[in-house]
Amino acid sequence: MTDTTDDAPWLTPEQHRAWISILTLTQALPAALDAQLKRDARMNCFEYYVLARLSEAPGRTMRMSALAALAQGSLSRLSHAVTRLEKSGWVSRRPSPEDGRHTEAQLTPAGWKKVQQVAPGHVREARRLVVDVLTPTQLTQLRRAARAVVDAAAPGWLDSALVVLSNS
Amino acid sequence: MTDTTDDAPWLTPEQHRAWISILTLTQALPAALDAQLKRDARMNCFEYYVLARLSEAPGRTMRMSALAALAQGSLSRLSHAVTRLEKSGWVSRRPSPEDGRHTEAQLTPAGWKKVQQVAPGHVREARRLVVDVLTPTQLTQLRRAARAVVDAAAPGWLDSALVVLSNS
DNA sequence: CGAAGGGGGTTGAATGTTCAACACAGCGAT
DNA sequence: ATCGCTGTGTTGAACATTCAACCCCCTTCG
Repeated sequence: MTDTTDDAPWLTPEQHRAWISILTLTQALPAALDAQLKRDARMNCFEYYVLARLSEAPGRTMRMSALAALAQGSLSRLSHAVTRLEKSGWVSRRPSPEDGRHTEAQLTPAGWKKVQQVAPGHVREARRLVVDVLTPTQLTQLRRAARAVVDAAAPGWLDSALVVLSNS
Repeated sequence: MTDTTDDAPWLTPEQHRAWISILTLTQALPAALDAQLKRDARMNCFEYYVLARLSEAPGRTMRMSALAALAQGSLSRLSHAVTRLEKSGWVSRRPSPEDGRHTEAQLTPAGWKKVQQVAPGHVREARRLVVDVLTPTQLTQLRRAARAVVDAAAPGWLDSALVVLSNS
């Protein structure tokens, strides 16, 4: 692959190194987060973020579609995930009273307790893997670079994930 | 999650923004790469990297375990993937003549042709999503930050992926 | 030699995600 | 009223990955 394609110019060595490093990041980081959550809480990262987002919502309740946007997954993926979370007793689901087309997912008391239990370990992992291994300057640089890439790959996606920060 | 855990201190707003941006990156970038490859070549990113790594190997042949390390996947994952690639006629598999315990995977002529076809599009996507949206300085910063995170999350992993660069 | 052990690789079951089809509530037009 | 139409959400099948069990070949040691 290195020098076999001359029409579409290949990457310089530095670009290639960067590319590989970034790709490896996108594999290693989610894997590590999933591993920690699976080990300590028997759930995967997506399920945790569903609970976390719900825990921040008013009444700990959200419509499925809004939750899907915030947790960055398809509606189908969310529906399957909520089915599992419902079976664990952490979330309950019911048609919206105002608009029967919508479904509202609500965090149960057990789910709220679970989030509180699990969050510290997750934050600790976030620190251990990212925040603590970078200088504040590096962290900001990384944020800016990540934003640029995300905007190219999935425009608007990051904004829907960052909405929640406006009320913190 | 924002202010519910006081024992394990939560992240500052800037740290939180960075964290979300990075997480979004780890989701959006692989998704975009997979989408491009699926659309243009009917294969996923992992399968493409298997072919690409094979194409760089002497004799376009590698032992399964070495290939797994280079492509950053488990042996089982690789075995399943190679089964699919074999069905497509792009890879062939046979026990190693020297040591019957090993299996050697070899790129077929059709596989070689396929890689040459697909590589330009993949590189183009790498440029479009990453290389072209960052300044050279940002790219280097991103590489360094990614390396630090990967070293924390999966020590040694990045090195095995970068081996190939020594002969370019 | 022959048996035990270890490492490489494969396999099938379980789990999770995607994709396409479907069900259903509300809305708007006739 | 009723007939579509649209958008929300669910479901089951197909697919990919993980996990654990297993097979086989080589090595080593009795």
